[in-house]
Amino acid sequence: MASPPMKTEQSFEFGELSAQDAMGSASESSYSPPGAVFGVSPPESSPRGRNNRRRDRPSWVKLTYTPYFDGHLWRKYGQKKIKDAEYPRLYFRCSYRGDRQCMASKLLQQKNGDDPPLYEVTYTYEHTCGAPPIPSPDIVAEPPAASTEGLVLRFDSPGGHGGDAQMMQQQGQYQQSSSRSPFMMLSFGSSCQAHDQQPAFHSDLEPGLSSSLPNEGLPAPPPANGDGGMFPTWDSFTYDFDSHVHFGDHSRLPYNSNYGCDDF
DNA sequence: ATTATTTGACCGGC
DNA sequence: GCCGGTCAAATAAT
Repeated sequence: MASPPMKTEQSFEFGELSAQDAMGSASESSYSPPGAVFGVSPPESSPRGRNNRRRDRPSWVKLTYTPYFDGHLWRKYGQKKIKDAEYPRLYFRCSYRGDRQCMASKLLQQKNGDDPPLYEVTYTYEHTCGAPPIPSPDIVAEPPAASTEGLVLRFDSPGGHGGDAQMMQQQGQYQQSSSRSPFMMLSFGSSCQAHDQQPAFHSDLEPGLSSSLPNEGLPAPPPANGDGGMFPTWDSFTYDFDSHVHFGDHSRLPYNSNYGCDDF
Protein backbone atom coordinates (compact mmCIF):
# COMPACT_ATOMS: atom_id res chain seq x y z
CA MET A 1 0.00 0.00 0.00
CA ALA A 2 2.00 2.89 1.09
CA SER A 3 5.20 1.12 0.51
CA PRO A 4 6.62 1.41 -2.90
CA PRO A 5 7.45 -1.61 -4.92
CA MET A 6 10.02 -3.20 -2.80
CA LYS A 7 11.61 -5.90 -4.74
CA THR A 8 14.49 -6.34 -2.52
CA GLU A 9 13.29 -9.05 -0.32
CA GLN A 10 14.57 -11.84 -2.38
CA SER A 11 18.20 -11.45 -2.62
CA PHE A 12 19.18 -14.45 -0.73
CA GLU A 13 22.19 -15.81 -2.33
CA PHE A 14 24.81 -17.98 -0.98
CA GLY A 15 26.76 -19.72 -3.27
CA GLU A 16 29.33 -20.37 -5.70
CA LEU A 17 29.49 -19.09 -9.13
CA SER A 18 27.37 -16.74 -11.02
CA ALA A 19 25.39 -17.75 -13.96
CA GLN A 20 27.71 -15.94 -16.17
CA ASP A 21 30.66 -17.65 -14.76
CA ALA A 22 28.97 -20.93 -14.98
CA MET A 23 28.01 -20.40 -18.50
CA GLY A 24 31.34 -19.14 -19.42
CA SER A 25 32.96 -22.28 -18.33
CA ALA A 26 30.15 -24.44 -19.38
CA SER A 27 31.09 -24.45 -22.94
CA GLU A 28 30.41 -28.11 -23.03
CA SER A 29 28.70 -30.17 -20.51
CA SER A 30 29.90 -28.68 -17.35
CA TYR A 31 28.08 -28.24 -14.16
CA SER A 32 28.79 -27.77 -10.57
CA PRO A 33 27.71 -30.28 -8.04
CA PRO A 34 24.94 -28.89 -5.98
CA GLY A 35 25.78 -30.84 -2.94
CA ALA A 36 29.22 -29.47 -3.00
CA VAL A 37 27.99 -26.01 -2.97
CA PHE A 38 25.42 -26.28 -0.36
CA GLY A 39 26.19 -24.71 2.86
CA VAL A 40 23.72 -22.13 2.54
CA SER A 41 21.70 -20.62 5.20
CA PRO A 42 18.01 -20.02 5.33
CA PRO A 43 16.78 -17.37 3.02
CA GLU A 44 15.13 -15.39 5.70
CA SER A 45 18.38 -15.34 7.48
CA SER A 46 19.89 -12.93 5.11
CA PRO A 47 17.57 -10.48 3.62
CA ARG A 48 20.07 -9.02 1.37
CA GLY A 49 23.41 -8.38 2.28
CA ARG A 50 26.91 -8.99 1.95
CA ASN A 51 26.61 -12.55 2.89
CA ASN A 52 24.56 -13.40 -0.07
CA ARG A 53 25.94 -11.96 -3.17
CA ARG A 54 24.62 -12.99 -6.47
CA ARG A 55 27.97 -14.46 -7.16
CA ASP A 56 27.74 -16.56 -4.09
CA ARG A 57 24.70 -18.42 -5.05
CA PRO A 58 25.12 -22.12 -5.45
CA SER A 59 24.47 -23.07 -8.96
CA TRP A 60 25.26 -25.79 -11.40
CA VAL A 61 24.92 -25.97 -15.07
CA LYS A 62 23.42 -28.62 -17.20
CA LEU A 63 23.24 -28.94 -20.92
CA THR A 64 20.12 -30.43 -22.28
CA TYR A 65 17.77 -30.41 -25.17
CA THR A 66 14.83 -30.50 -22.90
CA PRO A 67 15.23 -27.73 -20.41
CA TYR A 68 11.56 -27.55 -19.70
CA PHE A 69 11.38 -31.03 -18.42
CA ASP A 70 13.51 -31.52 -15.46
CA GLY A 71 10.79 -32.96 -13.35
CA HIS A 72 10.08 -29.80 -11.47
CA LEU A 73 7.48 -27.20 -11.84
CA TRP A 74 8.83 -23.87 -12.82
CA ARG A 75 7.22 -20.59 -13.33
CA LYS A 76 8.69 -18.21 -15.79
CA TYR A 77 9.24 -14.86 -14.24
CA GLY A 78 11.30 -13.09 -16.77
CA GLN A 79 13.03 -13.06 -20.05
CA LYS A 80 15.93 -10.95 -21.05
CA LYS A 81 18.11 -10.57 -24.02
CA ILE A 82 21.71 -10.91 -23.11
CA LYS A 83 24.16 -8.79 -24.86
CA ASP A 84 26.54 -11.58 -25.31
CA ALA A 85 24.02 -14.13 -26.32
CA GLU A 86 22.23 -14.67 -29.54
CA TYR A 87 19.19 -15.86 -27.73
CA PRO A 88 17.37 -14.34 -24.83
CA ARG A 89 17.68 -15.80 -21.42
CA LEU A 90 14.66 -17.17 -19.65
CA TYR A 91 14.27 -17.02 -15.93
CA PHE A 92 12.31 -19.65 -14.11
CA ARG A 93 11.46 -20.07 -10.54
CA CYS A 94 10.04 -22.90 -8.52
CA SER A 95 6.29 -22.71 -8.58
CA TYR A 96 6.28 -23.29 -4.88
CA ARG A 97 8.43 -20.37 -4.15
CA GLY A 98 5.64 -18.46 -2.61
CA ASP A 99 4.11 -21.50 -1.12
CA ARG A 100 7.04 -23.26 0.29
CA GLN A 101 9.65 -20.60 -0.04
CA CYS A 102 11.52 -22.80 -2.35
CA MET A 103 14.29 -20.69 -3.72
CA ALA A 104 15.14 -23.05 -6.48
CA SER A 105 15.43 -21.25 -9.74
CA LYS A 106 16.90 -21.83 -13.11
CA LEU A 107 18.11 -19.86 -16.04
CA LEU A 108 17.55 -21.07 -19.49
CA GLN A 109 19.77 -20.09 -22.30
CA GLN A 110 19.71 -21.42 -25.77
CA LYS A 111 23.18 -22.23 -26.87
CA ASN A 112 22.65 -22.47 -30.55
CA GLY A 113 20.01 -22.41 -33.18
CA ASP A 114 20.44 -25.94 -34.20
CA ASP A 115 17.43 -27.87 -35.17
CA PRO A 116 17.41 -29.51 -31.85
CA PRO A 117 18.55 -26.47 -30.02
CA LEU A 118 20.77 -27.10 -27.14
CA TYR A 119 19.97 -25.29 -23.96
CA GLU A 120 22.15 -24.49 -21.09
CA VAL A 121 20.29 -24.60 -17.85
CA THR A 122 21.75 -23.02 -14.80
CA TYR A 123 20.10 -24.23 -11.66
CA THR A 124 20.34 -22.21 -8.52
CA TYR A 125 19.55 -23.48 -5.07
CA GLU A 126 18.03 -26.76 -4.33
CA HIS A 127 14.37 -27.42 -4.02
CA THR A 128 13.22 -26.94 -0.49
CA CYS A 129 9.63 -27.30 -1.37
CA GLY A 130 9.73 -30.98 -0.77
CA ALA A 131 10.24 -31.83 -4.34
CA PRO A 132 12.98 -34.11 -5.45
CA PRO A 133 16.39 -32.77 -6.11
CA ILE A 134 17.62 -31.37 -9.29
CA PRO A 135 20.17 -32.77 -11.57
CA SER A 136 23.07 -33.65 -9.52
CA PRO A 137 26.14 -35.66 -10.25
CA ASP A 138 25.06 -38.15 -7.70
CA ILE A 139 21.95 -38.88 -9.50
CA VAL A 140 22.55 -40.34 -12.82
CA ALA A 141 20.12 -41.70 -15.21
CA GLU A 142 19.89 -45.39 -15.25
CA PRO A 143 19.37 -47.41 -18.30
CA PRO A 144 15.73 -47.13 -19.09
CA ALA A 145 15.69 -50.69 -20.16
CA ALA A 146 16.80 -51.71 -16.74
CA SER A 147 13.86 -50.14 -15.08
CA THR A 148 10.95 -50.68 -17.27
CA GLU A 149 8.69 -50.31 -14.37
CA GLY A 150 6.99 -47.34 -15.72
CA LEU A 151 8.70 -46.17 -18.70
CA VAL A 152 6.39 -44.00 -20.58
CA LEU A 153 7.43 -42.57 -23.80
CA ARG A 154 5.10 -40.06 -25.11
CA PHE A 155 5.35 -38.43 -28.43
CA ASP A 156 2.87 -35.77 -28.85
CA SER A 157 2.46 -33.64 -31.80
CA PRO A 158 0.87 -30.28 -31.89
CA GLY A 159 -1.83 -31.40 -34.19
CA GLY A 160 -2.53 -34.54 -32.34
CA HIS A 161 -3.44 -32.82 -29.15
CA GLY A 162 -1.69 -33.84 -26.11
CA GLY A 163 -2.23 -33.47 -22.49
CA ASP A 164 1.39 -32.71 -22.28
CA ALA A 165 0.65 -29.63 -24.15
CA GLN A 166 -0.54 -28.32 -20.91
CA MET A 167 2.84 -28.64 -19.51
CA MET A 168 4.25 -26.82 -22.37
CA GLN A 169 2.21 -23.92 -21.38
CA GLN A 170 3.42 -24.02 -17.91
CA GLN A 171 6.98 -24.60 -18.66
CA GLY A 172 7.30 -22.15 -21.38
CA GLN A 173 7.25 -22.27 -25.03
CA TYR A 174 10.06 -20.27 -26.27
CA GLN A 175 10.37 -22.12 -29.44
CA GLN A 176 11.10 -19.53 -31.97
CA SER A 177 11.90 -21.73 -34.87
CA SER A 178 10.02 -24.83 -34.13
CA SER A 179 7.20 -23.23 -32.40
CA ARG A 180 6.04 -26.48 -31.16
CA SER A 181 7.91 -29.48 -30.21
CA PRO A 182 6.65 -32.91 -29.74
CA PHE A 183 7.12 -34.30 -26.49
CA MET A 184 8.44 -37.36 -24.96
CA MET A 185 7.86 -38.27 -21.47
CA LEU A 186 9.80 -40.63 -19.44
CA SER A 187 8.28 -41.85 -16.34
CA PHE A 188 10.01 -44.11 -13.95
CA GLY A 189 7.23 -44.93 -11.67
CA SER A 190 6.08 -48.23 -10.46
CA SER A 191 2.47 -47.72 -9.81
CA CYS A 192 2.08 -44.30 -11.06
CA GLN A 193 1.09 -43.86 -14.56
CA ALA A 194 0.59 -40.88 -16.62
CA HIS A 195 -2.90 -39.75 -16.85
CA ASP A 196 -4.58 -39.03 -20.03
CA GLN A 197 -3.87 -35.45 -19.75
CA GLN A 198 -1.29 -35.09 -17.17
CA PRO A 199 2.38 -35.24 -17.47
CA ALA A 200 3.81 -38.51 -16.54
CA PHE A 201 6.05 -37.15 -13.94
CA HIS A 202 5.51 -38.89 -10.79
CA SER A 203 7.16 -40.68 -8.14
CA ASP A 204 7.68 -38.64 -5.18
CA LEU A 205 4.80 -39.84 -3.21
CA GLU A 206 6.58 -38.74 -0.16
CA PRO A 207 7.82 -35.30 -0.62
CA GLY A 208 10.06 -34.44 2.19
CA LEU A 209 11.49 -37.87 2.40
CA SER A 210 14.96 -38.29 1.33
CA SER A 211 15.13 -41.30 -0.75
CA SER A 212 12.77 -40.39 -3.40
CA LEU A 213 13.58 -41.58 -6.77
CA PRO A 214 12.88 -38.66 -8.88
CA ASN A 215 12.04 -39.06 -12.43
CA GLU A 216 12.96 -36.79 -15.14
CA GLY A 217 10.69 -36.18 -17.99
CA LEU A 218 12.75 -36.25 -21.00
CA PRO A 219 10.87 -34.69 -23.70
CA ALA A 220 11.97 -34.83 -27.09
CA PRO A 221 13.54 -32.05 -28.77
CA PRO A 222 12.42 -31.04 -32.08
CA PRO A 223 13.59 -32.63 -35.13
CA ALA A 224 16.80 -33.73 -36.26
CA ASN A 225 15.46 -36.64 -37.90
CA GLY A 226 16.25 -37.75 -41.34
CA ASP A 227 12.82 -37.01 -42.51
CA GLY A 228 12.97 -33.57 -41.17
CA GLY A 229 10.70 -34.75 -38.61
CA MET A 230 9.80 -33.15 -35.47
CA PHE A 231 10.41 -36.07 -33.34
CA PRO A 232 13.16 -36.52 -30.97
CA THR A 233 15.95 -38.80 -31.44
CA TRP A 234 17.45 -41.13 -29.00
CA ASP A 235 20.52 -39.22 -29.59
CA SER A 236 19.14 -36.42 -27.61
CA PHE A 237 18.25 -38.78 -24.93
CA THR A 238 21.65 -40.14 -24.85
CA TYR A 239 22.97 -36.70 -24.60
CA ASP A 240 20.79 -35.85 -21.75
CA PHE A 241 21.53 -38.97 -19.97
CA ASP A 242 25.11 -38.56 -20.58
CA SER A 243 24.86 -35.10 -19.28
CA HIS A 244 23.70 -36.26 -15.91
CA VAL A 245 20.10 -36.79 -16.08
CA HIS A 246 18.21 -36.48 -12.97
CA PHE A 247 14.74 -37.35 -12.21
CA GLY A 248 12.60 -34.86 -10.60
CA ASP A 249 9.02 -34.37 -9.97
CA HIS A 250 6.66 -32.24 -8.15
CA SER A 251 3.53 -33.63 -6.85
CA ARG A 252 1.02 -30.99 -7.14
CA LEU A 253 -0.11 -28.29 -9.34
CA PRO A 254 -2.08 -25.23 -8.67
CA TYR A 255 -4.92 -26.48 -10.65
CA ASN A 256 -4.20 -30.15 -10.70
CA SER A 257 -3.91 -31.64 -7.35
CA ASN A 258 -3.87 -35.17 -8.49
CA TYR A 259 -0.88 -35.85 -10.52
CA GLY A 260 -1.01 -39.47 -11.22
CA CYS A 261 -1.19 -41.23 -7.99
CA ASP A 262 -0.07 -38.95 -5.35
CA ASP A 263 -3.59 -38.67 -4.21
CA PHE A 264 -3.50 -42.24 -3.38
C1' DA B 1 -12.40 -16.88 -11.57
C1' DT B 2 -7.91 -18.47 -11.24
C1' DT B 3 -3.32 -18.95 -12.67
C1' DA B 4 0.51 -18.53 -15.70
C1' DT B 5 2.48 -15.84 -18.98
C1' DT B 6 4.31 -11.50 -20.99
C1' DT B 7 6.72 -7.03 -21.12
C1' DG B 8 8.82 -3.22 -18.94
C1' DA B 9 11.08 -0.93 -15.41
C1' DC B 10 14.03 -0.85 -11.42
C1' DC B 11 17.82 -2.22 -8.72
C1' DG B 12 22.03 -4.41 -7.58
C1' DG B 13 26.43 -5.83 -8.60
C1' DC B 14 30.74 -5.37 -10.96
C1' DG C 1 28.11 3.09 -16.60
C1' DC C 2 26.81 -1.30 -18.16
C1' DC C 3 24.79 -5.77 -17.73
C1' DG C 4 22.21 -8.99 -15.60
C1' DG C 5 18.56 -10.34 -12.59
C1' DT C 6 14.14 -9.85 -10.39
C1' DC C 7 9.82 -7.74 -9.45
C1' DA C 8 5.52 -5.83 -10.68
C1' DA C 9 1.42 -5.11 -13.39
C1' DA C 10 -1.25 -6.32 -17.23
C1' DT C 11 -2.87 -9.70 -20.33
C1' DA C 12 -4.24 -14.15 -22.01
C1' DA C 13 -5.56 -18.76 -21.54
C1' DT C 14 -8.07 -22.39 -19.33
